[in-house]
Amino acid sequence: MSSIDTELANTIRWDIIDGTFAHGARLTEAKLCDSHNVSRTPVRLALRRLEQEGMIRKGEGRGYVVEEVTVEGIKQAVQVRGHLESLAARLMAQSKNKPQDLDRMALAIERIEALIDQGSLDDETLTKMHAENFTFHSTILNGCGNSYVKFTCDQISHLPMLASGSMVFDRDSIDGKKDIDKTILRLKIGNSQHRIIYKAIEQEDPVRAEGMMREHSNTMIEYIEVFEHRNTKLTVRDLVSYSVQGKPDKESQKTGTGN
Amino acid sequence: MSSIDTELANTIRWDIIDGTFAHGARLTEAKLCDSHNVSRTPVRLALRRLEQEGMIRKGEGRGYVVEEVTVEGIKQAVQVRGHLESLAARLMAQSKNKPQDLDRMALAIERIEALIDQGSLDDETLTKMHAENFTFHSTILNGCGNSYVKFTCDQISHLPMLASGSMVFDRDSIDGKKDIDKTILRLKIGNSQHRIIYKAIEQEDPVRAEGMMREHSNTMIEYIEVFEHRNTKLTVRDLVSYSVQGKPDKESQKTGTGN
DNA sequence: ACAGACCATTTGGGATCCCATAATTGGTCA
DNA sequence: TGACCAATTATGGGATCCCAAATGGTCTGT
Repeated sequence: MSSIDTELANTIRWDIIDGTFAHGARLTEAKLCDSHNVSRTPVRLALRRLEQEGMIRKGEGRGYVVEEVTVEGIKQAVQVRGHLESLAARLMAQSKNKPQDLDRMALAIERIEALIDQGSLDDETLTKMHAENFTFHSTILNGCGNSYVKFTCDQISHLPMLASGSMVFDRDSIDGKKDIDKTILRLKIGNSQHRIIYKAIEQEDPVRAEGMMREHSNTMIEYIEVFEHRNTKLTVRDLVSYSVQGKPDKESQKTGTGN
Repeated sequence: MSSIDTELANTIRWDIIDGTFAHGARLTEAKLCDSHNVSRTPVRLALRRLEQEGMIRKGEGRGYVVEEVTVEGIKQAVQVRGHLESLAARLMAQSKNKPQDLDRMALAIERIEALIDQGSLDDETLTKMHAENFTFHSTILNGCGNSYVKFTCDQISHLPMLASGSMVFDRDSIDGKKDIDKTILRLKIGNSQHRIIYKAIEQEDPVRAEGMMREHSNTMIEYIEVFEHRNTKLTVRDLVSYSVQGKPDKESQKTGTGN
């Protein structure tokens, strides 16, 4: 249990993301105090945090207004994150002394492969897969030698699907066992990209590492676009339901990769 | 005049940057209340802001400790920013409907050229040049179509030389009229890079736009390294004194480019 | 003399109060 | 009837108070 203001910020953030607070709605300190039964101090801290995250901004005159969170915005943020990850991959490929990091990445790749080969995509498997994906991506961010890359990524990781290692799945297909082959193929392709990134970094090929990571990031954007194509009224809320790692109440990225 | 907590955050931030608060120093709310004669509410808001900026972090038990701001860290942040700007350049090259933005960029380039051709690098000229440089770079960030690029850049712009359009000069050379030719040459090269970026964007050549912007960003890093080579004990404070736009107490980037 | 427990002081989180000011409403005058 | 001005209210910023938790030092018992 964190402090009240942190919890409050999380609550409000998700109220904004899932549409409880509509775009343009005005937030006043007093209302939030009343509805959450807390005093104004934590409310003010929470609002300040959300303002810095860009979820809300000072309105004209008084009060805050909630910013719009759109599918397009998520895609843009994923693009930014992917671009930063590609920088990390390039830098890591140029760096020396990374055997430990490489080992951890290789292990994550093998474990993901094993999980895919199980053939069943239940929640437990997805959770494990996400953990390994998280390990792979965080290792690169942490091991690239430029700590600002990770810092900057974390700065935007409050948005859905922006946390390190986030994955998007077609839950309809998984739950209904429909098109499961297509989903598994997608996962296999994703992990093969992991292999290429690993190899490029290991062989100190920065251009290939950067390019492959960029491609890998594009995968998520394209997958989101598949959803958009299938459902032209796709909401951010829908998108969240398709992602592994629901409400990230636990700040899992704090632990990092342990190095 | 902003609110007290904003001013306080600015003050503490610069105390950290210029070394008044040493790396690892503990900040307690009570001390800051006492030394700045304010109550704990604004202090807490200021500390929260600085924490999110990464300038300080929660210590082991109680209190905050100041993070180290090093020349190496600045270089890393400049690299991140440059990488994001190269994404912006690529995206803008791919986009349509940007004649206004292109006009503004062309105008900035010509004005910078005119300022360089004056041959004298007094403070007023540098300030004007910085303004044009700011226009050029912000126009790309704002006009690339991905608003998260600009947002993410702004997230790290509290560090010295990270604000949009920041420039680094060899003040020793300027004040003492020594090596002024070398400085002018450097400026001319920088502006020629501007021209190439402009041309690539105008001709919708994303690869060239991205590559040239990356090169343009590297220029600042290399320039910093020139200073490091000349003075092996170069401090962040020294670096700040070499940059145009001292303490950015005025949040000049708020105005943007007007679109 | 050393170890463990206990107490005091420090410190941070939260609640409440006060005040300045922006927004709104109502009234009056042209 | 419409516009302008004043009074009231809503709201946010800052100050102060209270409480819980943690830290450090001391005291006592073995």
